[in-house]
Amino acid sequence: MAATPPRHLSPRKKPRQARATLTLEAIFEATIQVLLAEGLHRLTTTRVAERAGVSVGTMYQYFPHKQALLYALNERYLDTVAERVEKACIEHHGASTAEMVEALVNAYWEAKTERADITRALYRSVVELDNEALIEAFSQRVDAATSAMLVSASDAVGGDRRLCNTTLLAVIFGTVRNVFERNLPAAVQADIRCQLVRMCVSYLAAARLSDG
Amino acid sequence: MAATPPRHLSPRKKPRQARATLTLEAIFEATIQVLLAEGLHRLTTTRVAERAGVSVGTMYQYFPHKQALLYALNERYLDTVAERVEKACIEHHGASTAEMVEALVNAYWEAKTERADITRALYRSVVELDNEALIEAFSQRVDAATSAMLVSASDAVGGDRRLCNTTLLAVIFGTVRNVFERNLPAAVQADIRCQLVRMCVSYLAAARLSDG
DNA sequence: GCAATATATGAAGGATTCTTCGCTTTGAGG
DNA sequence: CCTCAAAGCGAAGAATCCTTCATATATTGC
Repeated sequence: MAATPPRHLSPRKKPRQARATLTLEAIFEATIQVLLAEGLHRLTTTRVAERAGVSVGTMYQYFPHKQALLYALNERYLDTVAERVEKACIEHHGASTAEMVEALVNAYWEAKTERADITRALYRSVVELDNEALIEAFSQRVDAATSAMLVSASDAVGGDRRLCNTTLLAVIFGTVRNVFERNLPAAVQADIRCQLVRMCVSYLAAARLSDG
Repeated sequence: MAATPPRHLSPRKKPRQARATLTLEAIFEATIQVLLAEGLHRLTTTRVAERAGVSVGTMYQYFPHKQALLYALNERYLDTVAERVEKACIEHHGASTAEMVEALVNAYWEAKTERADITRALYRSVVELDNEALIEAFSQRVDAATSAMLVSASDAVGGDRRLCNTTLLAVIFGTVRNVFERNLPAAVQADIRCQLVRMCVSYLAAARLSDG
């Protein structure tokens, strides 16, 4: 994802044996659980290790420090989200703009809400983490995928396509996060999601008319 | 704002003399500065006190603990933002939907970007702060203001007004935050802001046609 | 079975941080 | 000027936390 994870944040070594892979997995999972159950300020190397059923020393064999662990966790997460969005985009090449927007919103929304707990945990972990590069890489990856999809639309949009696309993503990403953090009732969430699709669709339609 | 700041987060006492007011102000300002210069994980009672030019003991005379300080800071901040949005809403009663949306986006955007540093600092401080109630109160306050404005529109929108309004706010709040955190170049920010207005306007127009 | 590696352990050092409390200084009212 | 309450001070106790390293165990390749 981020081609060059900043030196100081990159993992110490990769697992070479099977058990090491398991250990790593356990550590990641434990990190999420601690984050959820205790919050960021109680996310302690000791606590994570304990929950993962390993010793602290083991953790430090893979990560030079706590930050690196969180960084890796976010990297993994963003990677799966990006993959799902890319998949949805590819599957809708050549469709109508409306179908594309709906597919995009749904893919992103579902990737985020499917395991809402994790999403929330990671939104929290991100503070104080030098992950701007990570976010940027993610954004560009998704941007590329949606751009490619949109130009292939049967009713392709006119105007400034690049700006259109950037705006679309900023709005979708932002709205999802907002809805998330406010922890609105599921019904309201569903409603907003539906409205968000309509909003994006009408936006693109308007863009087509005025600039196209 | 939040009618009942949770007991454990409410300030210890209010200033009664002039110098105490100054001290409090200095503490708040110092908190922001430390947050900006050092980040959340280095936001220390000692550091804040030092920067404010007071002693740690003094801080604890007003706040029972660090969290309460951050809580109060956010409360103040959200209050000023809400005020500005309310003002803009009132000033545009009776206008056209398009004018309203533009005024709303501008008011919120400017309230956030005018001192972008503070906004960013507070976005960070919020983690690990039990401020859901605060956010909720803010949202409802703004919701009320914008609802009142929109129903007074010369070209009032039909359909589910409540949902429309909630969506609008989720989108605007979310987008602003997203743009913020990605720290995009000013030019791009301006472009997106403009597009956001267009998007909201076309959404409302579409809502008027289909459900009205 | 035997090196050579890869993994895992966890006590302990070193560094911070939060918060308190006994005491001092300042301001307000009479 | 005097007294009381408000405001301010900051060293020190108690609690964590991060990270290392010397040691121990497991795996692999041969």
